[in-house]
Amino acid sequence: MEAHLSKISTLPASPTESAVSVGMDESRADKSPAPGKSLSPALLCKVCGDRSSGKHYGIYACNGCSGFFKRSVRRKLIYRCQAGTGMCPVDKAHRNQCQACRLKKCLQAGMNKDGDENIDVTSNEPERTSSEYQMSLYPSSSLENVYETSARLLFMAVKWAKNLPVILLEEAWSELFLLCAIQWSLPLDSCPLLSVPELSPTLQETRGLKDPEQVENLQDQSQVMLGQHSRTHYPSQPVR
Amino acid sequence: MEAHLSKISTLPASPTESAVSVGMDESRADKSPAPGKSLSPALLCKVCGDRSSGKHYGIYACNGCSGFFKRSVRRKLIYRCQAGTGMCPVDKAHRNQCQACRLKKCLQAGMNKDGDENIDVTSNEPERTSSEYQMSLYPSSSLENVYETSARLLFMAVKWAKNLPVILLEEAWSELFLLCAIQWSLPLDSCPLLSVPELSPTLQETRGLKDPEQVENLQDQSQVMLGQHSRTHYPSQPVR
DNA sequence: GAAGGTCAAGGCCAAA
DNA sequence: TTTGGCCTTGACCTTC
Repeated sequence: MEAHLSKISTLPASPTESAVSVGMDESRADKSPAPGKSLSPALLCKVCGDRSSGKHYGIYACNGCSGFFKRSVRRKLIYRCQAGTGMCPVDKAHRNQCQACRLKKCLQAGMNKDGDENIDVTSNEPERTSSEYQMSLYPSSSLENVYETSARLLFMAVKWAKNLPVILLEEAWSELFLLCAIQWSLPLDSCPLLSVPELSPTLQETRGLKDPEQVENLQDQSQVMLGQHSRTHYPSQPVR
Repeated sequence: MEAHLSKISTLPASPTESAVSVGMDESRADKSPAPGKSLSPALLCKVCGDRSSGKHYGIYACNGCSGFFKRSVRRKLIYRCQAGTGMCPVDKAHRNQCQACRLKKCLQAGMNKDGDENIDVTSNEPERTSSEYQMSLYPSSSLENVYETSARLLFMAVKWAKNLPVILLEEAWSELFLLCAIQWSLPLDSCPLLSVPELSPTLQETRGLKDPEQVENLQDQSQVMLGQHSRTHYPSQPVR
């Protein structure tokens, strides 16, 4: 649960200073996996045979397969076996050659999102199993989660924006941030939404804003919402 | 190994992932809108408000804050608040966003290595501490806090934006920020959520929106939550 | 009962 | 972009 914009926000400067370890006494016996022993089967990745760093998602797996499974599940990826056979070799040397077969083998080896140990997946079609590792992205729906969802939505919006072939609205930055400020102050008062339309004339003048009509529509919507909100919460007050 | 810490960024990771994942066990059916009633203060973590598993290092604390304090003390870590304000919110949802502020709050809440109960650490800002640190991002406590929070958010946004290699998109920035407005206004009122689905067609048409399906899921979820919220808070009203 | 210890889950990011 | 190594976190376990 770390809600983060972090990735987006990587600050160029000074990554060096957030934390300093004082006193170099680290007596930490490095966690190198007891090299003394030859690796028992338990220490081998059940998927590709590479060295396992321990249990992951229910089975002994290497960092690679663990990470691969994690990403696949989280992003609900569905791969396709280019060879068409679904029988590509999945070992340390070849595990990256076919994602479909790698994921298939992960599932067949018993990997599952919940980390349960004895999941029987033997009868499943590889693709059908997707439901199995489907993570519960949006679990319960208590009001509490509204915050989470909000954060998630914001993050997605930002991420989405970042990936767009974009052009800077040079002249709109100030308005933009004013808008931000207004938005963030919303919890205080419902009023601020009103100001979106007020800001808009300036914004719309800016070159590059291709579809003012669209913006207007959005503004209309916000007006409607605002109206609803006002009527609901401030029934006694005149038009705000 | 501590070098890793140096990379922690001010803006914590994605709200989508980090905050959502850690410690978000959804098994708590009890923690709804009225947290004050279900758990007595003694069972709440004095640092982040999460459920406390008992006393740790002198105060009631959750496993997370206990472990965090333990590690910090043992390894003598010194963190730095990337936001520079030293006032990051430390609650269950945000406690992993700023280690510096988390540790600071641990100390101010009275945590100490020896587990003494009444350590006076208030010499700096006795009164502010309690109120200041009870402030969470959204819960509208006092006006003052909302302003502070807004200012902080704006500050963080500016900092973030300054480092974006990116730019605003020509055609969709307005939607993006309206979406932001909607999202951030959630805590006050459920109404705005309604507009997300309405916005979506526009947003989804935009090139570069990689995973409309995911957005739809979020919207669906939002609708569900909205419904619940409405029924809970406005039982007498017709469909909103 | 509250320390300390364990170890997957999940996050970050350099390197491929 | 994807991979995978390494890190922190926190639920659980063991020890004192």
